[in-house]
Amino acid sequence: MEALTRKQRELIEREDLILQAAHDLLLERGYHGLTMERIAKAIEYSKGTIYQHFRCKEEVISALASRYLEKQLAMTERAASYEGRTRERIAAIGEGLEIFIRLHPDEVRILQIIKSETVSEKASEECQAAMKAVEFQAMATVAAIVHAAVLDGDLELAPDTPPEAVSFGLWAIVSGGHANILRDLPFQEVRIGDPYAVTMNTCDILLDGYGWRPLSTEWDYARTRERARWTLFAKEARRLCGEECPVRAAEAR
Amino acid sequence: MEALTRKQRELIEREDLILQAAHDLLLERGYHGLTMERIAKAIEYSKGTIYQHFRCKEEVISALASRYLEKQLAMTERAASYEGRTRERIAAIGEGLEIFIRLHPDEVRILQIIKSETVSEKASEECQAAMKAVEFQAMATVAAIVHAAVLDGDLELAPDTPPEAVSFGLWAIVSGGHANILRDLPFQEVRIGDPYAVTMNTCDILLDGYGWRPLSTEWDYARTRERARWTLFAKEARRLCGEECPVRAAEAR
DNA sequence: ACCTGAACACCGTTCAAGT
DNA sequence: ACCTGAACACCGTTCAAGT
Repeated sequence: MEALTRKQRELIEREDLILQAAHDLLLERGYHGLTMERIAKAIEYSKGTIYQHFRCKEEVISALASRYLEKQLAMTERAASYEGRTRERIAAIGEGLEIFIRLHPDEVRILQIIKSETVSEKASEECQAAMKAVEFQAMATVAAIVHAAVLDGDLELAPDTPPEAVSFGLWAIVSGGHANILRDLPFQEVRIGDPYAVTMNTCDILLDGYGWRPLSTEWDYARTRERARWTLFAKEARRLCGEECPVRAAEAR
Repeated sequence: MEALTRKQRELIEREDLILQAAHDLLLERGYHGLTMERIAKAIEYSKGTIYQHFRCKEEVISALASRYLEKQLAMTERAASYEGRTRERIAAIGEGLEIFIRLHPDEVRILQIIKSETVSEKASEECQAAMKAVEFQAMATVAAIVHAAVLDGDLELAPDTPPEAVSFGLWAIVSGGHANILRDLPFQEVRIGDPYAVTMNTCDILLDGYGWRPLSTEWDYARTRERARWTLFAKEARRLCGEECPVRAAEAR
Protein backbone atom coordinates (compact mmCIF):
# COMPACT_ATOMS: atom_id res chain seq x y z
CA MET A 1 0.00 0.00 0.00
CA GLU A 2 3.08 2.21 -0.21
CA ALA A 3 3.47 4.93 -2.76
CA LEU A 4 5.79 3.80 -5.49
CA THR A 5 9.48 4.36 -5.00
CA ARG A 6 11.37 6.45 -7.49
CA LYS A 7 12.92 3.26 -8.83
CA GLN A 8 9.53 1.65 -9.40
CA ARG A 9 8.28 4.72 -11.20
CA GLU A 10 11.33 4.64 -13.42
CA LEU A 11 10.72 1.00 -14.21
CA ILE A 12 7.15 1.68 -15.25
CA GLU A 13 8.25 4.62 -17.32
CA ARG A 14 10.86 2.52 -19.05
CA GLU A 15 8.32 -0.17 -19.76
CA ASP A 16 6.18 2.47 -21.42
CA LEU A 17 9.15 3.53 -23.48
CA ILE A 18 9.77 -0.02 -24.61
CA LEU A 19 6.16 -0.57 -25.58
CA GLN A 20 5.95 2.72 -27.40
CA ALA A 21 9.08 1.90 -29.37
CA ALA A 22 7.78 -1.59 -30.12
CA HIS A 23 4.50 -0.17 -31.34
CA ASP A 24 6.23 2.22 -33.71
CA LEU A 25 8.60 -0.40 -35.04
CA LEU A 26 5.85 -2.95 -35.51
CA LEU A 27 3.88 -0.54 -37.64
CA GLU A 28 6.79 0.91 -39.55
CA ARG A 29 8.72 -2.27 -40.21
CA GLY A 30 6.39 -5.14 -39.41
CA TYR A 31 6.88 -8.16 -37.22
CA HIS A 32 10.18 -9.13 -38.79
CA GLY A 33 11.43 -5.56 -38.66
CA LEU A 34 10.81 -5.36 -34.93
CA THR A 35 14.11 -6.35 -33.29
CA MET A 36 15.36 -6.12 -29.76
CA GLU A 37 18.37 -4.22 -31.03
CA ARG A 38 16.20 -1.56 -32.59
CA ILE A 39 14.03 -1.23 -29.51
CA ALA A 40 17.19 -0.82 -27.44
CA LYS A 41 18.50 1.89 -29.72
CA ALA A 42 15.17 3.72 -29.69
CA ILE A 43 14.96 3.82 -25.91
CA GLU A 44 18.71 4.36 -25.42
CA TYR A 45 19.22 1.36 -23.23
CA SER A 46 20.98 -1.88 -24.00
CA LYS A 47 19.31 -5.03 -25.23
CA GLY A 48 19.87 -6.78 -21.92
CA THR A 49 17.76 -4.23 -20.10
CA ILE A 50 14.69 -5.10 -22.13
CA TYR A 51 14.95 -8.63 -20.77
CA GLN A 52 14.48 -7.26 -17.27
CA HIS A 53 10.97 -6.36 -18.38
CA PHE A 54 10.00 -9.08 -20.82
CA ARG A 55 10.97 -12.67 -21.24
CA CYS A 56 11.13 -12.58 -25.02
CA LYS A 57 10.23 -10.59 -28.08
CA GLU A 58 6.82 -12.18 -28.33
CA GLU A 59 5.97 -11.12 -24.80
CA VAL A 60 6.71 -7.54 -25.70
CA ILE A 61 4.11 -7.83 -28.42
CA SER A 62 1.73 -9.62 -26.06
CA ALA A 63 2.04 -6.80 -23.57
CA LEU A 64 1.15 -4.33 -26.30
CA ALA A 65 -1.85 -6.40 -27.27
CA SER A 66 -3.04 -6.67 -23.67
CA ARG A 67 -2.98 -2.92 -23.40
CA TYR A 68 -5.08 -2.47 -26.49
CA LEU A 69 -7.51 -5.16 -25.47
CA GLU A 70 -8.00 -3.43 -22.15
CA LYS A 71 -8.60 -0.14 -23.89
CA GLN A 72 -11.14 -1.85 -26.08
CA LEU A 73 -12.78 -3.47 -23.07
CA ALA A 74 -12.97 -0.10 -21.31
CA MET A 75 -14.80 1.36 -24.30
CA THR A 76 -17.13 -1.62 -24.39
CA GLU A 77 -17.99 -1.24 -20.74
CA ARG A 78 -18.49 2.47 -21.08
CA ALA A 79 -20.83 1.79 -23.99
CA ALA A 80 -22.69 -0.86 -22.00
CA SER A 81 -23.67 1.85 -19.52
CA TYR A 82 -25.65 3.68 -22.21
CA GLU A 83 -29.05 4.55 -20.83
CA GLY A 84 -31.78 3.12 -22.95
CA ARG A 85 -33.31 -0.11 -24.12
CA THR A 86 -31.20 -3.24 -24.06
CA ARG A 87 -30.80 -3.33 -27.80
CA GLU A 88 -29.70 0.28 -27.81
CA ARG A 89 -26.92 -0.65 -25.43
CA ILE A 90 -25.74 -3.26 -27.92
CA ALA A 91 -25.82 -0.61 -30.64
CA ALA A 92 -23.76 1.67 -28.39
CA ILE A 93 -21.16 -1.07 -27.99
CA GLY A 94 -21.03 -1.45 -31.74
CA GLU A 95 -20.50 2.27 -32.07
CA GLY A 96 -17.70 2.13 -29.49
CA LEU A 97 -15.94 -0.66 -31.33
CA GLU A 98 -16.27 1.10 -34.64
CA ILE A 99 -14.81 4.29 -33.21
CA PHE A 100 -11.99 2.27 -31.69
CA ILE A 101 -11.02 0.55 -34.89
CA ARG A 102 -11.32 3.72 -36.94
CA LEU A 103 -9.26 5.67 -34.42
CA HIS A 104 -6.66 2.98 -33.81
CA PRO A 105 -6.46 0.73 -36.84
CA ASP A 106 -2.81 0.19 -35.97
CA GLU A 107 -3.65 -1.21 -32.59
CA VAL A 108 -6.28 -3.52 -34.01
CA ARG A 109 -3.75 -4.70 -36.54
CA ILE A 110 -1.32 -5.47 -33.73
CA LEU A 111 -4.06 -7.36 -31.93
CA GLN A 112 -4.42 -9.54 -34.96
CA ILE A 113 -0.71 -10.16 -35.18
CA ILE A 114 -0.75 -11.39 -31.63
CA LYS A 115 -3.79 -13.57 -32.11
CA SER A 116 -2.03 -15.48 -34.85
CA GLU A 117 -0.19 -18.47 -33.51
CA THR A 118 2.98 -17.17 -35.04
CA VAL A 119 3.40 -14.96 -32.04
CA SER A 120 1.35 -16.66 -29.37
CA GLU A 121 3.21 -19.94 -29.76
CA LYS A 122 6.19 -18.31 -28.12
CA ALA A 123 4.43 -16.21 -25.50
CA SER A 124 3.99 -17.67 -22.03
CA GLU A 125 0.80 -19.27 -20.80
CA GLU A 126 0.11 -16.44 -18.36
CA CYS A 127 0.39 -13.88 -21.10
CA GLN A 128 -2.10 -15.71 -23.24
CA ALA A 129 -4.45 -16.49 -20.41
CA ALA A 130 -4.50 -12.80 -19.47
CA MET A 131 -5.47 -11.85 -23.00
CA LYS A 132 -8.19 -14.45 -23.25
CA ALA A 133 -9.58 -13.31 -19.92
CA VAL A 134 -10.00 -9.76 -21.20
CA GLU A 135 -11.78 -11.01 -24.29
CA PHE A 136 -14.07 -13.17 -22.23
CA GLN A 137 -14.87 -10.22 -20.05
CA ALA A 138 -16.07 -8.36 -23.13
CA MET A 139 -18.17 -11.34 -24.25
CA ALA A 140 -19.65 -11.54 -20.75
CA THR A 141 -20.56 -7.86 -20.79
CA VAL A 142 -22.52 -8.37 -23.97
CA ALA A 143 -24.05 -11.62 -22.75
CA ALA A 144 -25.30 -9.83 -19.64
CA ILE A 145 -27.19 -7.36 -21.82
CA VAL A 146 -28.66 -10.24 -23.82
CA HIS A 147 -29.79 -11.79 -20.57
CA ALA A 148 -31.34 -8.51 -19.45
CA ALA A 149 -33.24 -8.33 -22.73
CA VAL A 150 -34.70 -11.77 -22.11
CA LEU A 151 -35.80 -10.72 -18.63
CA ASP A 152 -37.28 -7.52 -20.03
CA GLY A 153 -39.28 -9.51 -22.54
CA ASP A 154 -37.63 -7.72 -25.48
CA LEU A 155 -36.07 -10.95 -26.65
CA GLU A 156 -37.13 -14.58 -26.63
CA LEU A 157 -34.42 -17.17 -27.11
CA ALA A 158 -34.94 -20.76 -28.13
CA PRO A 159 -34.35 -23.08 -25.16
CA ASP A 160 -31.13 -24.42 -26.67
CA THR A 161 -29.75 -20.92 -27.27
CA PRO A 162 -27.78 -19.47 -24.37
CA PRO A 163 -27.30 -15.67 -24.28
CA GLU A 164 -23.65 -16.31 -25.07
CA ALA A 165 -24.63 -17.68 -28.47
CA VAL A 166 -25.85 -14.21 -29.36
CA SER A 167 -22.69 -12.51 -28.15
CA PHE A 168 -20.62 -15.15 -29.93
CA GLY A 169 -22.38 -14.27 -33.17
CA LEU A 170 -21.96 -10.54 -32.74
CA TRP A 171 -18.34 -11.02 -31.85
CA ALA A 172 -17.77 -13.20 -34.90
CA ILE A 173 -19.29 -10.56 -37.17
CA VAL A 174 -17.30 -7.72 -35.69
CA SER A 175 -13.97 -9.50 -35.45
CA GLY A 176 -14.37 -11.27 -38.78
CA GLY A 177 -15.53 -8.09 -40.46
CA HIS A 178 -12.75 -5.98 -39.06
CA ALA A 179 -10.16 -8.61 -39.91
CA ASN A 180 -11.27 -8.48 -43.52
CA ILE A 181 -11.41 -4.70 -43.51
CA LEU A 182 -7.82 -4.42 -42.31
CA ARG A 183 -6.58 -6.66 -45.07
CA ASP A 184 -7.89 -3.97 -47.37
CA LEU A 185 -9.54 -6.09 -49.98
CA PRO A 186 -10.96 -4.21 -52.97
CA PHE A 187 -14.44 -3.66 -51.54
CA GLN A 188 -15.38 -0.92 -53.94
CA GLU A 189 -15.22 -3.45 -56.75
CA VAL A 190 -18.17 -5.24 -55.19
CA ARG A 191 -20.14 -2.11 -54.39
CA ILE A 192 -19.35 -2.21 -50.69
CA GLY A 193 -18.55 1.43 -50.21
CA ASP A 194 -18.20 1.47 -46.45
CA PRO A 195 -17.34 -1.94 -45.02
CA TYR A 196 -17.59 -0.58 -41.47
CA ALA A 197 -21.20 0.37 -42.08
CA VAL A 198 -21.87 -3.03 -43.61
CA THR A 199 -20.42 -4.71 -40.53
CA MET A 200 -22.65 -2.70 -38.20
CA ASN A 201 -25.64 -3.29 -40.44
CA THR A 202 -24.98 -7.02 -40.38
CA CYS A 203 -25.16 -6.90 -36.59
CA ASP A 204 -28.50 -5.10 -36.82
CA ILE A 205 -29.89 -7.67 -39.21
CA LEU A 206 -28.69 -10.52 -37.01
CA LEU A 207 -30.50 -9.08 -34.01
CA ASP A 208 -33.60 -8.58 -36.15
CA GLY A 209 -33.29 -12.26 -37.01
CA TYR A 210 -33.35 -13.04 -33.31
CA GLY A 211 -36.45 -10.86 -33.03
CA TRP A 212 -34.82 -8.56 -30.47
CA ARG A 213 -37.27 -5.68 -30.01
CA PRO A 214 -37.49 -2.99 -31.07
CA LEU A 215 -36.51 -4.26 -34.51
CA SER A 216 -34.31 -2.07 -36.66
CA THR A 217 -37.39 -1.41 -38.79
CA GLU A 218 -39.19 0.02 -35.78
CA TRP A 219 -36.40 2.04 -34.25
CA ASP A 220 -33.69 4.30 -35.59
CA TYR A 221 -30.51 2.72 -34.30
CA ALA A 222 -28.41 5.05 -36.40
CA ARG A 223 -29.72 7.77 -34.10
CA THR A 224 -28.94 5.68 -31.04
CA ARG A 225 -25.39 5.29 -32.25
CA GLU A 226 -25.07 8.96 -32.96
CA ARG A 227 -26.30 9.76 -29.49
CA ALA A 228 -23.95 7.22 -27.91
CA ARG A 229 -21.16 8.70 -29.93
CA TRP A 230 -21.62 12.18 -28.57
CA THR A 231 -22.66 11.35 -25.03
CA LEU A 232 -20.18 8.54 -24.32
CA PHE A 233 -17.33 8.95 -26.81
CA ALA A 234 -17.31 12.67 -27.51
CA LYS A 235 -13.56 13.02 -27.10
CA GLU A 236 -12.75 10.08 -29.34
CA ALA A 237 -15.34 11.09 -31.88
CA ARG A 238 -13.96 14.59 -32.09
CA ARG A 239 -10.52 13.23 -32.82
CA LEU A 240 -12.02 11.09 -35.50
CA CYS A 241 -14.05 13.38 -37.67
CA GLY A 242 -14.29 16.68 -39.36
CA GLU A 243 -17.59 17.91 -40.77
CA GLU A 244 -20.14 15.61 -39.18
CA CYS A 245 -19.04 16.77 -35.73
CA PRO A 246 -21.70 18.93 -33.99
CA VAL A 247 -19.04 20.78 -32.04
CA ARG A 248 -17.44 22.04 -35.22
CA ALA A 249 -20.84 22.71 -36.69
CA ALA A 250 -21.61 24.84 -33.63
CA GLU A 251 -18.34 26.72 -34.02
CA ALA A 252 -19.22 27.44 -37.63
CA ARG A 253 -22.41 29.18 -36.60
CA MET B 1 0.78 -28.38 -75.09
CA GLU B 2 3.49 -31.03 -74.64
CA ALA B 3 3.26 -33.75 -72.08
CA LEU B 4 5.50 -33.01 -69.16
CA THR B 5 9.08 -34.11 -69.36
CA ARG B 6 10.45 -36.45 -66.75
CA LYS B 7 12.33 -33.51 -65.27
CA GLN B 8 9.19 -31.43 -64.95
CA ARG B 9 7.35 -34.25 -63.27
CA GLU B 10 10.19 -34.62 -60.82
CA LEU B 11 10.06 -30.93 -60.05
CA ILE B 12 6.36 -31.07 -59.30
CA GLU B 13 6.85 -34.12 -57.17
CA ARG B 14 9.60 -32.42 -55.22
CA GLU B 15 7.44 -29.39 -54.68
CA ASP B 16 4.82 -31.67 -53.21
CA LEU B 17 7.42 -33.17 -50.95
CA ILE B 18 8.48 -29.73 -49.74
CA LEU B 19 4.93 -28.65 -49.05
CA GLN B 20 4.10 -31.87 -47.28
CA ALA B 21 7.15 -31.51 -45.07
CA ALA B 22 6.34 -27.86 -44.39
CA HIS B 23 2.79 -28.77 -43.44
CA ASP B 24 3.96 -31.37 -40.96
CA LEU B 25 6.58 -29.13 -39.43
CA LEU B 26 4.21 -26.20 -39.16
CA LEU B 27 1.77 -28.28 -37.18
CA GLU B 28 4.27 -30.12 -35.07
CA ARG B 29 6.59 -27.28 -34.25
CA GLY B 30 4.78 -24.09 -35.21
CA TYR B 31 5.89 -21.18 -37.34
CA HIS B 32 9.18 -20.71 -35.53
CA GLY B 33 9.90 -24.40 -35.58
CA LEU B 34 9.52 -24.55 -39.34
CA THR B 35 13.03 -24.07 -40.72
CA MET B 36 14.52 -24.51 -44.14
CA GLU B 37 17.10 -26.82 -42.65
CA ARG B 38 14.44 -29.12 -41.28
CA ILE B 39 12.49 -29.15 -44.52
CA ALA B 40 15.71 -30.04 -46.34
CA LYS B 41 16.43 -32.89 -43.98
CA ALA B 42 12.87 -34.21 -44.28
CA ILE B 43 12.93 -34.30 -48.07
CA GLU B 44 16.59 -35.39 -48.28
CA TYR B 45 17.68 -32.50 -50.42
CA SER B 46 19.86 -29.57 -49.48
CA LYS B 47 18.58 -26.18 -48.35
CA GLY B 48 19.65 -24.56 -51.59
CA THR B 49 17.33 -26.78 -53.59
CA ILE B 50 14.28 -25.45 -51.79
CA TYR B 51 15.17 -22.01 -53.11
CA GLN B 52 14.77 -23.30 -56.63
CA HIS B 53 11.08 -23.68 -55.83
CA PHE B 54 10.35 -20.82 -53.44
CA ARG B 55 11.81 -17.41 -52.92
CA CYS B 56 11.67 -17.50 -49.14
CA LYS B 57 10.25 -19.33 -46.18
CA GLU B 58 7.10 -17.25 -46.17
CA GLU B 59 6.37 -18.18 -49.75
CA VAL B 60 6.50 -21.83 -48.84
CA ILE B 61 3.78 -21.15 -46.32
CA SER B 62 1.88 -19.04 -48.85
CA ALA B 63 1.95 -21.88 -51.32
CA LEU B 64 0.49 -24.18 -48.69
CA ALA B 65 -2.22 -21.67 -47.93
CA SER B 66 -3.08 -21.24 -51.60
CA ARG B 67 -3.57 -24.96 -51.90
CA TYR B 68 -5.94 -25.09 -48.97
CA LEU B 69 -7.85 -22.05 -50.16
CA GLU B 70 -8.35 -23.70 -53.50
CA LYS B 71 -9.57 -26.87 -51.83
CA GLN B 72 -11.99 -24.78 -49.83
CA LEU B 73 -13.13 -22.96 -52.94
CA ALA B 74 -13.69 -26.25 -54.71
CA MET B 75 -15.94 -27.41 -51.88
CA THR B 76 -17.80 -24.12 -51.95
CA GLU B 77 -18.45 -24.38 -55.65
CA ARG B 78 -19.52 -27.97 -55.37
CA ALA B 79 -21.94 -26.94 -52.62
CA ALA B 80 -23.24 -24.05 -54.73
CA SER B 81 -24.42 -26.61 -57.27
CA TYR B 82 -26.85 -28.10 -54.75
CA GLU B 83 -30.25 -28.47 -56.38
CA GLY B 84 -32.86 -26.64 -54.45
CA ARG B 85 -34.00 -23.21 -53.36
CA THR B 86 -31.44 -20.44 -53.24
CA ARG B 87 -31.29 -20.38 -49.48
CA GLU B 88 -30.75 -24.12 -49.43
CA ARG B 89 -27.70 -23.62 -51.60
CA ILE B 90 -26.32 -21.21 -49.01
CA ALA B 91 -26.98 -23.81 -46.33
CA ALA B 92 -25.14 -26.37 -48.45
CA ILE B 93 -22.14 -24.06 -48.63
CA GLY B 94 -22.21 -23.68 -44.88
CA GLU B 95 -22.26 -27.43 -44.55
CA GLY B 96 -19.31 -27.72 -46.92
CA LEU B 97 -17.28 -25.22 -44.94
CA GLU B 98 -18.10 -26.89 -41.67
CA ILE B 99 -17.04 -30.27 -43.01
CA PHE B 100 -13.86 -28.70 -44.31
CA ILE B 101 -12.86 -27.14 -41.04
CA ARG B 102 -13.78 -30.22 -39.05
CA LEU B 103 -11.87 -32.45 -41.41
CA HIS B 104 -8.84 -30.19 -41.82
CA PRO B 105 -8.53 -27.98 -38.77
CA ASP B 106 -4.79 -27.99 -39.37
CA GLU B 107 -5.18 -26.49 -42.78
CA VAL B 108 -7.53 -23.81 -41.55
CA ARG B 109 -5.03 -23.02 -38.83
CA ILE B 110 -2.33 -22.63 -41.46
CA LEU B 111 -4.61 -20.36 -43.44
CA GLN B 112 -4.86 -18.14 -40.43
CA ILE B 113 -1.13 -18.07 -39.95
CA ILE B 114 -0.73 -16.87 -43.49
CA LYS B 115 -3.43 -14.25 -43.20
CA SER B 116 -1.61 -12.62 -40.33
CA GLU B 117 0.76 -9.95 -41.53
CA THR B 118 3.58 -11.70 -39.76
CA VAL B 119 3.85 -13.97 -42.72
CA SER B 120 2.30 -12.00 -45.53
CA GLU B 121 4.59 -9.04 -44.97
CA LYS B 122 7.42 -11.09 -46.41
CA ALA B 123 5.56 -12.91 -49.17
CA SER B 124 5.59 -11.43 -52.65
CA GLU B 125 2.78 -9.36 -54.09
CA GLU B 126 1.86 -12.06 -56.60
CA CYS B 127 1.55 -14.64 -53.86
CA GLN B 128 -0.80 -12.45 -51.90
CA ALA B 129 -2.79 -11.34 -54.90
CA ALA B 130 -3.31 -14.99 -55.85
CA MET B 131 -4.68 -15.76 -52.42
CA LYS B 132 -7.01 -12.78 -52.36
CA ALA B 133 -8.30 -13.72 -55.80
CA VAL B 134 -9.33 -17.15 -54.56
CA GLU B 135 -11.14 -15.64 -51.60
CA PHE B 136 -12.93 -13.18 -53.82
CA GLN B 137 -14.00 -15.98 -56.06
CA ALA B 138 -15.68 -17.62 -53.09
CA MET B 139 -17.38 -14.36 -52.11
CA ALA B 140 -18.54 -13.96 -55.70
CA THR B 141 -20.01 -17.46 -55.75
CA VAL B 142 -22.09 -16.66 -52.70
CA ALA B 143 -23.05 -13.21 -54.01
CA ALA B 144 -24.31 -14.82 -57.20
CA ILE B 145 -26.71 -16.96 -55.18
CA VAL B 146 -27.88 -13.90 -53.27
CA HIS B 147 -28.52 -12.21 -56.58
CA ALA B 148 -30.45 -15.23 -57.83
CA ALA B 149 -32.60 -15.11 -54.70
CA VAL B 150 -33.48 -11.49 -55.40
CA LEU B 151 -34.47 -12.40 -58.96
CA ASP B 152 -36.53 -15.33 -57.69
CA GLY B 153 -38.36 -13.06 -55.30
CA ASP B 154 -37.23 -15.06 -52.27
CA LEU B 155 -35.28 -12.09 -50.97
CA GLU B 156 -35.77 -8.34 -51.03
CA LEU B 157 -32.76 -6.19 -50.36
CA ALA B 158 -32.80 -2.55 -49.35
CA PRO B 159 -31.68 -0.37 -52.27
CA ASP B 160 -28.42 0.49 -50.53
CA THR B 161 -27.62 -3.16 -49.85
CA PRO B 162 -25.67 -4.91 -52.61
CA PRO B 163 -25.77 -8.73 -52.69
CA GLU B 164 -22.15 -8.62 -51.64
CA ALA B 165 -23.13 -7.11 -48.31
CA VAL B 166 -24.92 -10.37 -47.52
CA SER B 167 -21.96 -12.52 -48.51
CA PHE B 168 -19.64 -10.20 -46.59
CA GLY B 169 -21.74 -10.78 -43.48
CA LEU B 170 -21.86 -14.54 -43.90
CA TRP B 171 -18.14 -14.60 -44.53
CA ALA B 172 -17.48 -12.53 -41.43
CA ILE B 173 -19.53 -14.89 -39.29
CA VAL B 174 -17.89 -18.01 -40.65
CA SER B 175 -14.31 -16.74 -40.64
CA GLY B 176 -14.70 -14.91 -37.33
CA GLY B 177 -16.43 -17.88 -35.76
CA HIS B 178 -13.90 -20.39 -36.96
CA ALA B 179 -11.00 -18.16 -35.92
CA ASN B 180 -12.38 -18.11 -32.40
CA ILE B 181 -13.08 -21.83 -32.45
CA LEU B 182 -9.51 -22.64 -33.39
CA ARG B 183 -8.14 -20.59 -30.53
CA ASP B 184 -9.99 -23.06 -28.34
CA LEU B 185 -11.48 -20.69 -25.85
CA PRO B 186 -13.38 -22.32 -22.98
CA PHE B 187 -16.78 -22.36 -24.64
CA GLN B 188 -18.31 -24.92 -22.33
CA GLU B 189 -17.98 -22.42 -19.50
CA VAL B 190 -20.50 -20.23 -21.26
CA ARG B 191 -22.85 -23.03 -22.22
CA ILE B 192 -21.80 -23.07 -25.84
CA GLY B 193 -21.51 -26.78 -26.30
CA ASP B 194 -20.90 -26.91 -30.02
CA PRO B 195 -19.44 -23.67 -31.37
CA TYR B 196 -19.63 -24.99 -34.94
CA ALA B 197 -23.37 -25.40 -34.59
CA VAL B 198 -23.65 -21.93 -33.09
CA THR B 199 -21.74 -20.50 -36.05
CA MET B 200 -24.09 -22.17 -38.55
CA ASN B 201 -27.10 -21.13 -36.52
CA THR B 202 -25.89 -17.54 -36.51
CA CYS B 203 -25.82 -17.65 -40.31
CA ASP B 204 -29.40 -18.94 -40.34
CA ILE B 205 -30.56 -16.18 -38.02
CA LEU B 206 -28.81 -13.55 -40.11
CA LEU B 207 -30.59 -14.73 -43.24
CA ASP B 208 -33.87 -14.75 -41.33
CA GLY B 209 -33.09 -11.15 -40.44
CA TYR B 210 -32.75 -10.39 -44.12
CA GLY B 211 -36.09 -12.09 -44.64
CA TRP B 212 -34.67 -14.61 -47.08
CA ARG B 213 -37.47 -17.11 -47.73
CA PRO B 214 -38.19 -19.72 -46.70
CA LEU B 215 -37.26 -18.61 -43.19
CA SER B 216 -35.58 -21.08 -40.91
CA THR B 217 -38.86 -21.26 -39.00
CA GLU B 218 -40.63 -22.43 -42.14
CA TRP B 219 -38.09 -24.83 -43.48
CA ASP B 220 -35.83 -27.46 -41.97
CA TYR B 221 -32.36 -26.39 -43.03
CA ALA B 222 -30.78 -29.00 -40.79
CA ARG B 223 -32.32 -31.50 -43.20
CA THR B 224 -31.04 -29.56 -46.17
CA ARG B 225 -27.55 -29.70 -44.71
CA GLU B 226 -27.84 -33.37 -44.01
CA ARG B 227 -28.93 -33.99 -47.58
CA ALA B 228 -26.11 -31.84 -48.96
CA ARG B 229 -23.72 -33.71 -46.76
CA TRP B 230 -24.60 -37.09 -48.17
CA THR B 231 -25.25 -36.13 -51.77
CA LEU B 232 -22.33 -33.74 -52.28
CA PHE B 233 -19.77 -34.55 -49.61
CA ALA B 234 -20.32 -38.21 -48.93
CA LYS B 235 -16.66 -39.11 -49.08
CA GLU B 236 -15.59 -36.32 -46.76
CA ALA B 237 -18.48 -36.93 -44.40
CA ARG B 238 -17.67 -40.59 -44.12
CA ARG B 239 -14.13 -39.77 -43.14
CA LEU B 240 -15.47 -37.42 -40.55
CA CYS B 241 -17.98 -39.36 -38.55
CA GLY B 242 -18.85 -42.60 -36.93
CA GLU B 243 -22.39 -43.24 -35.74
CA GLU B 244 -24.42 -40.59 -37.49
CA CYS B 245 -23.34 -41.90 -40.87
CA PRO B 246 -26.22 -43.57 -42.77
CA VAL B 247 -23.84 -45.88 -44.59
CA ARG B 248 -22.65 -47.39 -41.35
CA ALA B 249 -26.19 -47.45 -40.08
CA ALA B 250 -27.15 -49.44 -43.19
CA GLU B 251 -24.28 -51.85 -42.60
CA ALA B 252 -25.48 -52.38 -39.04
CA ARG B 253 -28.87 -53.59 -40.25
C1' DA C 1 22.46 -28.15 -65.79
C1' DC C 2 21.65 -29.06 -61.31
C1' DC C 3 22.76 -29.74 -56.47
C1' DT C 4 25.44 -29.00 -52.31
C1' DG C 5 26.78 -27.10 -48.03
C1' DA C 6 30.12 -23.77 -46.38
C1' DA C 7 29.88 -18.94 -45.60
C1' DC C 8 27.55 -14.71 -44.41
C1' DA C 9 24.44 -11.60 -42.27
C1' DC C 10 21.26 -11.03 -38.85
C1' DC C 11 18.65 -11.78 -34.73
C1' DG C 12 17.12 -13.51 -30.07
C1' DT C 13 19.00 -14.54 -25.73
C1' DT C 14 22.46 -14.99 -22.06
C1' DC C 15 25.82 -13.68 -18.80
C1' DA C 16 30.56 -12.25 -17.28
C1' DA C 17 32.42 -7.99 -16.51
C1' DG C 18 31.91 -3.29 -15.35
C1' DT C 19 29.88 0.72 -12.74
C1' DA D 1 22.07 -3.51 -7.54
C1' DC D 2 21.77 -2.55 -12.04
C1' DC D 3 23.34 -2.07 -16.81
C1' DT D 4 26.18 -3.26 -20.76
C1' DG D 5 27.56 -5.35 -24.91
C1' DA D 6 30.47 -9.18 -26.29
C1' DA D 7 29.55 -13.92 -27.14
C1' DC D 8 26.70 -17.77 -28.53
C1' DA D 9 23.32 -20.40 -30.93
C1' DC D 10 20.37 -20.48 -34.58
C1' DC D 11 18.24 -19.39 -38.88
C1' DG D 12 17.34 -17.47 -43.63
C1' DT D 13 19.66 -16.73 -47.80
C1' DT D 14 23.44 -16.82 -51.19
C1' DC D 15 26.79 -18.65 -54.19
C1' DA D 16 31.37 -20.77 -55.36
C1' DA D 17 32.63 -25.28 -56.00
C1' DG D 18 31.47 -29.85 -57.22
C1' DT D 19 29.10 -33.55 -60.00
